[in-house]
Amino acid sequence: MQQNIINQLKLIVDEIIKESDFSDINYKIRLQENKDKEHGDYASNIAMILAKNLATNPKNLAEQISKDFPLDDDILKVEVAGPGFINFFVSEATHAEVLKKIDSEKVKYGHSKQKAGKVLIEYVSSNPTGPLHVGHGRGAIFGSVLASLLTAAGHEVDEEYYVNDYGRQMNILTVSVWLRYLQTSNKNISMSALGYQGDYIKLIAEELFKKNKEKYQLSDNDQDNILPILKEQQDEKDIDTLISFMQSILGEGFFEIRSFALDNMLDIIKSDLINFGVEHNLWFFESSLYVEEKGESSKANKAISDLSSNDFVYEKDGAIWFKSSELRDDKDRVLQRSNGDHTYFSSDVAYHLDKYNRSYDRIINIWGSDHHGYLPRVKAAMEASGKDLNKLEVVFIQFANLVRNGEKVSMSTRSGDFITLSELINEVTPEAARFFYINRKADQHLEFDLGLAREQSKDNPLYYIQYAHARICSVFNKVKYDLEEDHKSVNLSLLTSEKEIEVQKHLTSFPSLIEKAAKSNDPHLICYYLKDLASLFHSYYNSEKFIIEDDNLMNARMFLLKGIKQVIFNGLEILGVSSPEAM
RNA sequence: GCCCCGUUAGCUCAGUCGGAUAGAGCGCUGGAUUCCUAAUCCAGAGGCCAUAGGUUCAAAUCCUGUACGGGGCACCA
Repeated sequence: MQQNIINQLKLIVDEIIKESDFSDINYKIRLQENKDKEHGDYASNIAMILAKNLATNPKNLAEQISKDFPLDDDILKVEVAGPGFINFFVSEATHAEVLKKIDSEKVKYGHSKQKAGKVLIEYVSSNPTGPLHVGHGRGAIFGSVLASLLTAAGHEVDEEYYVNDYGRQMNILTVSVWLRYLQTSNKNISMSALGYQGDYIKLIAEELFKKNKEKYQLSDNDQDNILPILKEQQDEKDIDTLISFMQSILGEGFFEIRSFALDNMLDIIKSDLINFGVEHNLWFFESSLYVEEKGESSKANKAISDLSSNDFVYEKDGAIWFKSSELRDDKDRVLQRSNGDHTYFSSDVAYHLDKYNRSYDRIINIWGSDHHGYLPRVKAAMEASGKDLNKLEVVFIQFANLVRNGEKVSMSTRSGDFITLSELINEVTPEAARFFYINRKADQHLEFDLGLAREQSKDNPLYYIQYAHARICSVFNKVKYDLEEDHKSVNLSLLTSEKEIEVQKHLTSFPSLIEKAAKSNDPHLICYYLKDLASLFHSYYNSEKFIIEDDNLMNARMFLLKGIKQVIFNGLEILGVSSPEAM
């Protein structure tokens, strides 16, 4: 219906422009839904936009357009109002079209039929040196909901986790596991104050011992050497001494333990994510950027030579620098340190080039908002390599504060006083956590009220929505309504009450809501849409009886409820939340 | 110092490709259940959309300045 009006308007406006002294006027017609029904169902502001171009005033132009607008059984009245709005009044029957559409498209209603290109979403990508904590939760949910949202919008989506398995922190993880391993049989060994302290390290060490028994134990002589090193663990560089020592006595064993620790850490992270309903289909390892195959140089080195062939690289103080300051960054950045090590940034340049080379139409990074200062240098590197910056989108996720009993839960990673994601899920249920994390705009601070998320009451918006679905199912149960049956004979022209029309209009807007949310990476809009839909339903439910004598009217209302139920289901599906049949 | 994000009802927040009278939930006041799930609904009170300018027929929405709050400015990852 809306599209019909837009098409018709376009015909008329084109004609007016053709007859005028002006040409080459670019315009786009948008139809807005009116809040106030005094103004009709839809309105167009096209006359106000074009008045100036056509050297006339908006009211006259609006009159001219509306005078030519053909009326029929669906479009009952067109009138000019206010400063030059053109208001359209459509027949009640047209609103019911959407119910048939929903009924035929089912779970696909709201999904785009057009292909919208390939997208890569990289998210979470937390260092594999500890379990996920609540700080990662918001990004995890955001990424996974955005993935299903974009899928609904017609994109082909890959979800990727970038594993930092190359740098120094992996060595610290390795040495931490080893010390815990030694402790199982050697009381003299103490944990380094600079290592990872969490209990998960002990669990990995126990596994290591089960699998390999005494393989990595110390000789008496080694023990005499390690004790003084362990005593002296205060400065950052002290743990490097320990790492070197471990490498010198274990040789290949060091790498065996490292890879064992990494595999175990990833298992922990993956299982936390899966419990949360988050699943990546791609895992990209930073270390793969440093593999040299068949005499070819590594991707990391290729990245540097890419930049330097475009004259964006120079050497200073023994290090290799990227001239990012020439491309809107604050200063130049080091790619390779004077000791020969690549920086994290260097990996990231190579990683992003790799993403580009995999030919996606959109490359989306989900980053914590504390990384926003990092974006200019990455963009600079891509620009210097001749990549299209429009393809790269970064969504910054603000921190979430946990609130329990009205008080902020204090957290600091340093003291180890953080709440892990699995603890959160134990406290509130994965679904509640998903909903509360996604219920706010990403770049806004969020207060996550643990008590509320756990509460099964009207205060909890998730239950409010799910309850609407369950209520509909309950009505269907009572009347033994057959959802599978073909309801072709239903007479939808009976749905004429104010509330019935309002809810049908809301159902009609679902596809454009999906499209809009997908375009701007704003999955939270779905939450608000569903709350509104649930609210319209509950209000309707309280104002009408559904199980009534009049079979025709009852069937029409059942068909409407069926549509509402389907859209709630489709919306919650994107959020990764269930639609219970009974509560 | 420089850069990013924010500031909307008592609280938590939507709304920002400019549109007619700025919304929701909570909280507050009052009401609805012999009847399909009251985990619900209905009504009321509550706003200089931080602030000062600018652009426009039209600004919470776009531009500039200011104040306040959060974050970021490594040969760390």
